[in-house]
Amino acid sequence: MATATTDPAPPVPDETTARFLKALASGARQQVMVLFAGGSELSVGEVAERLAIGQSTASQQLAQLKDGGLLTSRREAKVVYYRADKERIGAALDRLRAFLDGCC
Amino acid sequence: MATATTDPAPPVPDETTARFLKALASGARQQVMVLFAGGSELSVGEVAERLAIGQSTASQQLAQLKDGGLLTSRREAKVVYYRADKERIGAALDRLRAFLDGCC
DNA sequence: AACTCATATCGTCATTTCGTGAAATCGTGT
DNA sequence: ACACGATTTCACGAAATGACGATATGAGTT
Repeated sequence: MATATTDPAPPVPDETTARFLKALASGARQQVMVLFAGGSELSVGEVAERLAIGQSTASQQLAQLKDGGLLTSRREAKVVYYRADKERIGAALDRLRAFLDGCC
Repeated sequence: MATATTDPAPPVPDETTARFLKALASGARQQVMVLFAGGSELSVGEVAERLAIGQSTASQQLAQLKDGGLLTSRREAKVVYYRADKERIGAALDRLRAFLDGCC
């Protein structure tokens, strides 16, 4: 075996954490996230309307946030509802803190 | 006054947190950060050499990480030493968590 | 003051990201 | 099967980012 107990800290953030950071490192996507405060559930169209952006733009931002582990999606009939993924967000923050603990 | 006690959570991450995220949302800069594990102190030239990148590139990455609150710099004679800024990193993580708490 | 070393800044180019409209896809109802 | 409404995917130009070499600045030495 390579390592016995707990790895001190990965040499670089894993893919999942890296995508989490990239997803959040955008003012536009940060604004998207605030729409989901309080556990609200919004469709792609609603997000597009509230932020006054194109629907395809909203779809792509939401997809990236979902890929980054910040949102989950649920399909009801034709409309797709997005919602903040509390669990994965917490996990990502923990991994981020673990990585940074290894750096200072 | 506008708000009395504690703001529940800013509508969008403040400038400082946004810069923190942008600084960290880059594989190259993540690799830079791991060099500072264990509190090591490195000069610009050492960083450039260890990562096999140009000197000006290293200088710019370090500047951006410093701007994002991840590093501090200290000048000794001609050489500038960078080091992880444990305190500001912790503060940034706390602000990030506070912002995300407002989103889920 | 002239010289040298380490770092920072500038100008440039290649790559990536962002936002948009057009077209394709998916799920539903007729 | 067809049509529809909502979303996703695609292709494109515009803007931001990343890396480099060349040049400028800062600090110390002779």
